[in-house]
Order: sequence, then C-alpha cells, then structure tokens
Amino acid sequence: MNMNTNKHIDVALELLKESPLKVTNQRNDIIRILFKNGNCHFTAEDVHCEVQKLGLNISLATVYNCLNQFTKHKILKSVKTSCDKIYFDTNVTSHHHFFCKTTSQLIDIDSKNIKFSKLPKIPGGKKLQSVEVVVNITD
Amino acid sequence: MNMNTNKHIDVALELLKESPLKVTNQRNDIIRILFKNGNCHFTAEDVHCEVQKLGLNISLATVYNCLNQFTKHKILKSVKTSCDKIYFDTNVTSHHHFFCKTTSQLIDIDSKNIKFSKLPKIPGGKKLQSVEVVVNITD
DNA sequence: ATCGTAAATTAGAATTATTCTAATTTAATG
DNA sequence: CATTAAATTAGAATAATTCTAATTTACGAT
Ligand SMILES: [Mn+2]
Ligand SMILES: [Mn+2]
Ligand SMILES: [Zn+2]
Ligand SMILES: [Zn+2]
Repeated sequence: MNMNTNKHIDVALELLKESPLKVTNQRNDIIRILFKNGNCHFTAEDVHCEVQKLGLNISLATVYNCLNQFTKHKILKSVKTSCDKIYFDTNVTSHHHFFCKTTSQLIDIDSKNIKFSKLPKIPGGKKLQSVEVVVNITD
Repeated sequence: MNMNTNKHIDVALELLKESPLKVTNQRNDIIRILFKNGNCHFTAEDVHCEVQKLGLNISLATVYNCLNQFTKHKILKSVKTSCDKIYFDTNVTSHHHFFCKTTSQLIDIDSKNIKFSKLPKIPGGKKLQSVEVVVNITD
C-alpha cells in the first residue's frame, strides 16, 4: 500500500517549490499522479485520463501546460519515439529507452547499460546537446 | 551538371520495378526528385514543394502515399526526430543521425562512426528491431 | 490492340495531437 | 485586504497526416 508519504512525490514537489512556477492545486495534483509510482512514462492523455479517474477537474489544456512547464524546469523530460505522441518521463537523469512498437511502451535503459566506444565528430560550428538512443523492440 | 543518367535514381527505379508496386508517372517523378542528389532527408512537404517547383501535378496525398509505400518496400526509410514532422531518408542502410535543433536538419552518421561497447539485454519475450541513435546538436 | 480488374491517384474531408486565444480565477506579495 | 502577474479554462485553431470515395491508370490476360 501507498504510505501517506512518497519520496518521489516529495522530491518533485520540492523541485516545484524551488522553481519560479507557482504552486497551484492543479500542479500539486498532477505531480502526485506523475510521481506516485517512481519512474514512469506518460502521454498528456494518460495523465488527463488519470485526472478524470480520480474525479479531479483539471482541463486538458492545463495538463499540457503543466507537462510543458515541468519539462522546461527540469521536473520532467520529454521523449520522442516512432509513435506520434510525446511521452513525458519522470526520470530526468541521462538515460536511454527501449520502445516496444507492439505495445507503444517505453522502458528505461540505465545509462550504465549503454556504452559507446566510438562517437562521431560534431559538425563544425555546432555544439553537442544530447545523445539519445532508442532500442526499438517488438513482441 | 546532372548527366542524363544518375546512379542513385537508377538504383531506386530498379527497386521500384522489383517491388510489387506499379510503376506510375507519379512514382517515377518522385523517385527522380528524391534520389537526384544522393543521400538526402526530406519531409512530405519538402517533396511536394519540389514537385510544384518543377511544375508537376502530383497531389499531396499521392506524395504521402508514395513516401509511405516506398518506406514499406525499403526504397526509403523514415526517421523520427524531436521535431513534429516525419523525415524520409534515401539512405536505407543502417546508420545514425545528427539532428540540429536550430536548423531542423538531419545529417547522416555513418555506422562505422558509432560503436557500442555495451548494449542492454532485450526485455524477456521481446525481440530487437533496430537501434537508433540521434545526436542532438545546436548552432 | 483491347479488356478487365486491382491498384493508384485525387480533392477534399476527417482525424489527432498539440497549441493558441482571450476571458476568468488564483497565488503570492506588500 | 489590494494588487498584479501568472495560471486555468473552454473552445477554437493549427498542423501533420490519414481517410473517403470517386475517377483514372497500369498491366497481365485475352
Ligand atoms: Mn487515455
Ligand atoms: Mn515546404
Ligand atoms: Zn525514461
Ligand atoms: Zn540518414
């Protein structure tokens, strides 16, 4: 059972408080939904469905606003896959993903389980931002 | 100057003939546009703009149909990036990409310039389909 | 060459995820 | 409590892509 305190939720709420974002009921509720099960991947619709299931009245626009603001302020990060929806990731540390094309499910790959022995030279005048590995799998 | 023969175009036209797809004027024209400059990355809109520029009358729906059919039959492949459009790639061999977020431009990374010294175990019951690396860069 | 038919093309409508608009409400500060 | 910038909201708008259904075309068989 969920105890009344949850480390992941508390850490995220603390990040929210430390950010320049205002602490609203909607943001509190959304953070509780997102972080209640530790590292997870969600679409905006997933979050909105959960909001409804809990009987909360938060508009889809607010869900999008929150997810985007949280991403901008490093409380979440976003992941693009070969499917057409944006996934939001509660794990903001540097890591990679399996993407199962059958189930449209993202699975974390810990950074220590992917190592490069060779990386290409960055094109002249550009600077490196991130290296993203997606290992596509099927059933 | 472009000679009247072009290796890349000829190879792609040959793949089209060998495929179960019918050889139509539209497919011929689109292949000539796609492959005239060797390895390239295009959105459907890019292709349709070029179609218009050449005074060809091919509908956007047909451009999408062709690109999707070509992808299904391995004449093209598609690449997803952090931007919201699908890119089609004339290089169907296994390789990776730089994606410049400033210019929304894809640049090929030859397979031999990325090597892994460690890859994660595939989750039970699933099978590996592909490993895609995107190196995000900015100006 | 002509025919028959499945596949391809097309214009425009529909869909889907996401963002925008502009009116209203709220959080946080003094 | 008053002020005000930020957040929320419903609904409209946008943008990429797909779908629909009518028409045309490719191409193997006659
Ligand atoms: Mn849902
Ligand atoms: Mn264009
Ligand atoms: Zn993740
Ligand atoms: Zn490429």
